[in-house]
Amino acid sequence: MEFRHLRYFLVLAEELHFGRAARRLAISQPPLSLNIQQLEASVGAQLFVRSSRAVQLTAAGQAFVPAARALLAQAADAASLAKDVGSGIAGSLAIGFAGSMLFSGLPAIVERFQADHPRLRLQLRELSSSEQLQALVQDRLDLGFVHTTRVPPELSQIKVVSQPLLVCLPATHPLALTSSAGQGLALAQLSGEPFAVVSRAVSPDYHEHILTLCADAGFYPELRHELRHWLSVVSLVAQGMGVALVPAALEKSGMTGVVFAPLLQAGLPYDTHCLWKTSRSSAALAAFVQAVRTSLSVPL
Amino acid sequence: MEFRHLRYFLVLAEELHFGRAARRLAISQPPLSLNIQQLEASVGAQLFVRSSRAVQLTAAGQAFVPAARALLAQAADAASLAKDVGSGIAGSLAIGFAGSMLFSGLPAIVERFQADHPRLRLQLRELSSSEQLQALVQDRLDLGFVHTTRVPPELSQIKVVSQPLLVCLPATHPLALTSSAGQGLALAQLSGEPFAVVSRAVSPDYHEHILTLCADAGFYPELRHELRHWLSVVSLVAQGMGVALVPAALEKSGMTGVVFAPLLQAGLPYDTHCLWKTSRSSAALAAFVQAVRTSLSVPL
DNA sequence: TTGTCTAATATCGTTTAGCTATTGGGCAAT
DNA sequence: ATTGCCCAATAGCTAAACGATATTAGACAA
Repeated sequence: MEFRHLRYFLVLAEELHFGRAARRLAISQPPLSLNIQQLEASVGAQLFVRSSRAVQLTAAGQAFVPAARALLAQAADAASLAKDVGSGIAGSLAIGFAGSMLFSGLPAIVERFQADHPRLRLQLRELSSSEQLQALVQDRLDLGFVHTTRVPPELSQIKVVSQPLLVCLPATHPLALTSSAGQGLALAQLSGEPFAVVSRAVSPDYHEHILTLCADAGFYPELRHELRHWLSVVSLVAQGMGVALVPAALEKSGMTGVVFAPLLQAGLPYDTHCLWKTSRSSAALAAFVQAVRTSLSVPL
Repeated sequence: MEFRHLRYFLVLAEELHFGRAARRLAISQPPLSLNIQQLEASVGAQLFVRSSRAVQLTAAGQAFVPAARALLAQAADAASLAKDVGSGIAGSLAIGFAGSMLFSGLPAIVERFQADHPRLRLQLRELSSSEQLQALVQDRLDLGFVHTTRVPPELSQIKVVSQPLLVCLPATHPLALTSSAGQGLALAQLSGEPFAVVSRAVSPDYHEHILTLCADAGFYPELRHELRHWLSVVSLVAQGMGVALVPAALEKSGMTGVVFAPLLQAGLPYDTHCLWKTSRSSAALAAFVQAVRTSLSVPL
């Protein structure tokens, strides 16, 4: 069975006349007869009853009409889908992100991108930075928003957000009540406080970052609580169980019972990078990277 | 796009190696390369990334894999469906029947036939005899069970049921109470009774039949009530509003309040014919006709 | 019976599908 | 760096297929 057979069959099924059908198909009558015979042979059933006076569909032919139509339509659809996926109009992108990106513009980027690319399915997956790196290398993720500076060489990157770390204190904390909090705190003032941090497994870079900052400030922090998520860290602080150094984005998380204060000596900023495998050259991915770039130059 | 392209594409998408794929396809490597190029050209997107070291699916190619699979499967399904319809295993039959056939074996025939031909959809339509004749000639019906002896010449027929007419009386009717009812009544005893009949439009043959019988018995019946359905006739009799001559099958209708009595001089039997257009040569129809014939020689 | 209409068959030319041989481009081992 | 090897692409050729023209065969109407 060939697509040509199906096209010829459908026209003949409409015209019920070999001569007219052949004319519509811009071929001569004999090859049409032959093609229909071939189709009947490959299907294994007679599709038309021919007399020298009239041509009629058999029951098998009638059953075959919608199937043939569906096949041709589906072939066209398959081709146009593949073409659209090739050109980045359709398809799907698996995008990983560290939880804090929810407060650093990811929703806006995604929403704007979806409006421009309605047929691209975006699958968002909240993952730790290390999980994302692994998934990116293994091609289980198209793109990720990650807190890491150590990046495998096969990945490309854009710095998306660079934010200072803020001190996060319970609203009831003595330091939160002094006027100095509004103007910034010296990190050394936190010496001896119990720290809540995101666990090392989830964000190793953050750990180093904290330890470096504290070492520079002349003390070694007591890392009492380890959480798996930034929001958990803030929640725990809100309940008075410790203090924390958190990315500034968390200020917009809307949690109550906490106070955020800048550091007097701002250390290294806490960066978020957008990463993807360089060798992965899909048009959809390129379009999304472009959207990320645009969102940097044209913020909301 | 040709089916060959799809077959080649799917094997290459599995092997990801032109040489191995070509071997599996029992062709040499160059034509496989060529076919893939042709497919890509007709789709309008690159489906594979070739390096001299590795072959990989592009995003478009990945999207095309399930579509290609579906196309090939659907083509096979379409062919096998058409073949099955051609051989009478699958398809559908529109079957008309006069209401009384519900009590003359139609359910048994249909049930047995369905058990043997589970993929044949039987559409049963209760229609008057004249409606069926029209529908059969116009090809809106494949086969009908009809009370008519006047049959257009292009229809074939089998006599399915030949049943006497019975007198149908209200259970409270004086004639029903006499012992003579059990042994049969003379038609002349009904002279003067109000008759309930099926309307002429629905069953003209029945009308003539009644009038002939009564004329032979020496009276002209008072056709007071005209109903559109045999069950309506019996219901009306059950409510004491008249008497009727009805096919014996109605005795099995299970209606209460009526008494059936044979006629002493049995007139012409009331026949039911199975009709179909002779020129309509579908395997499913032939199988059903065969089932009807079988049900005649092997009754339940 | 003849004339006309229609699908099937016969025969031929052109296109195309596939084969063999070869080229060209990477990666790996030396 | 160089050589060797692997793999896909290209070139050139043969054979099969597809389609065109001419013709035949069958059915209905005049």
